[in-house]
Amino acid sequence: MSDKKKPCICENCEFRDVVFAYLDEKSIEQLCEHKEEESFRKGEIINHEGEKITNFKYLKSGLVKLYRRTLNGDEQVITITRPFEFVSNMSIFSEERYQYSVSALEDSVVCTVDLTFIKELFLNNGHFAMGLLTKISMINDKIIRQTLDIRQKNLIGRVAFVLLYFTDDIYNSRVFDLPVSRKEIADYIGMSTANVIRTLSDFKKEGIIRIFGKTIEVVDLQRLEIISRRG
Amino acid sequence: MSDKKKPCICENCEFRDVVFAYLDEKSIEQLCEHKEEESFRKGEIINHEGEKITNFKYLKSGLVKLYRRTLNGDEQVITITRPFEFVSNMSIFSEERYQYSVSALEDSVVCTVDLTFIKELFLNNGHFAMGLLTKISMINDKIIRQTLDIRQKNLIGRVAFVLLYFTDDIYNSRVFDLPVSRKEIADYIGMSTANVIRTLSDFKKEGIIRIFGKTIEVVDLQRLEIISRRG
DNA sequence: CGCGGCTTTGATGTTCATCAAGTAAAGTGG
DNA sequence: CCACTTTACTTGATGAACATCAAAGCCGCG
Repeated sequence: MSDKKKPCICENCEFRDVVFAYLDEKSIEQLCEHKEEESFRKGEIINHEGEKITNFKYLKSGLVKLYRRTLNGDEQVITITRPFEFVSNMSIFSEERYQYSVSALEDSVVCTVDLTFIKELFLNNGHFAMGLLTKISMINDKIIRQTLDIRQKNLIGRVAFVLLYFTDDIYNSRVFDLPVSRKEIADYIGMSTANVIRTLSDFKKEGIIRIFGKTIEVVDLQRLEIISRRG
Repeated sequence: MSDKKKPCICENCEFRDVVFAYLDEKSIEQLCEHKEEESFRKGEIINHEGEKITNFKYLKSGLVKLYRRTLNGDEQVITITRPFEFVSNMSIFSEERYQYSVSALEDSVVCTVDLTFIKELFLNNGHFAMGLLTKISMINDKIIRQTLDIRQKNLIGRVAFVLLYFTDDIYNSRVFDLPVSRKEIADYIGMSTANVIRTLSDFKKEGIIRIFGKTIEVVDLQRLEIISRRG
């Protein structure tokens, strides 16, 4: 029974500032003991719609999509998001089961903490509770705002919106590899796959973007912004 | 300075079970001192998009709509909701200003509590915090689910959905007075006013509903459900 | 190298918004 | 309370936006 104690790496986790800022050393150590890191390869499912929620999960690295399946069997993509933006499913406190599925668009690392431990923390540490509520509210707000924004746009405005989302929010670069298929974009903005492709082709013809397979280069950012706003 | 103390009516408020279940007598009394009831007539604005959030508000009675104004100047209705479903704006902890406007669709009574007082309660009472988070999560979940549900439907499915929403969720009756204009329905489901009216007329012609001005009677509930699901 | 999935493009039809013109209903001021 | 104004509602006709279908090209993978 010598030195089984793992070093507390949570102490220096970049995620600490996001929701665990107000934990003292002892809590952080306990957190470390209750957590586990899981790796997911591109395409793997992290949470499954309908499954029981037993853990509090957050994304340490990678990229994921939140989605659900409709009665007709097709996918509705709710949002695509990076680390720190995404803290587990949003309904961990209000629902017993996952409302939506989450899958990895890129290789991802997820930190998993026992949910009852998080709930205890929440009950006993007001500042932690406040931080968590704020974070969850922000995530929900962002999803709702995004959905409303998309809804008011027409086809080309929506495609422009998605391209800008990847450029500005996800990759912060005008050149990037699309982490999703054309169909997934269609499922995200609520349009048909064929028309998403057609619009991308149109943008290419007009010199707004360049396409090399999955790689996209935004040439005329301003024009894209105008199209997105007008749409 | 004799007996200025108001009797604590919050003690028996029906709303107590919703978010204030875990407060002891003393806190309830304090709550009572920090709260104020406001009445709003049909059509009046309760919260204004962009205004600073200084109070925690919840609906005691009436009916309200949550909406925002797009850049083009038209309205997007986010949700329509009854008491107990609606606890202030959802972003009281994550935002400094209201993201959306709220207005009364029927005469409504709103209970207003100083926000800093609520924050103190939140920090010092874990169970209250948990209850509040759960409630806020539920509201957000409902909005997101509703938006996704509407998005996947076509025009007639959406109109059927709205009618069912009023029948089942809002009025719990197959006969009800529409609390919104045709245009507001259109802004809610993201369609043109003319087509909403047309669809209602079609439903009438097919004997699914009866219309007397603002009064609607759902005759064939089953059929409406089928249309809503298919849509 | 051949198979299956993703992508692309064109042709076609449906769905839906827009426009216009008219009717009903609801305020408003004398 | 009535004439007047305004706002909401209704219906038809038209065209634009978008989905669907089909066929062909591309690419990765066994």
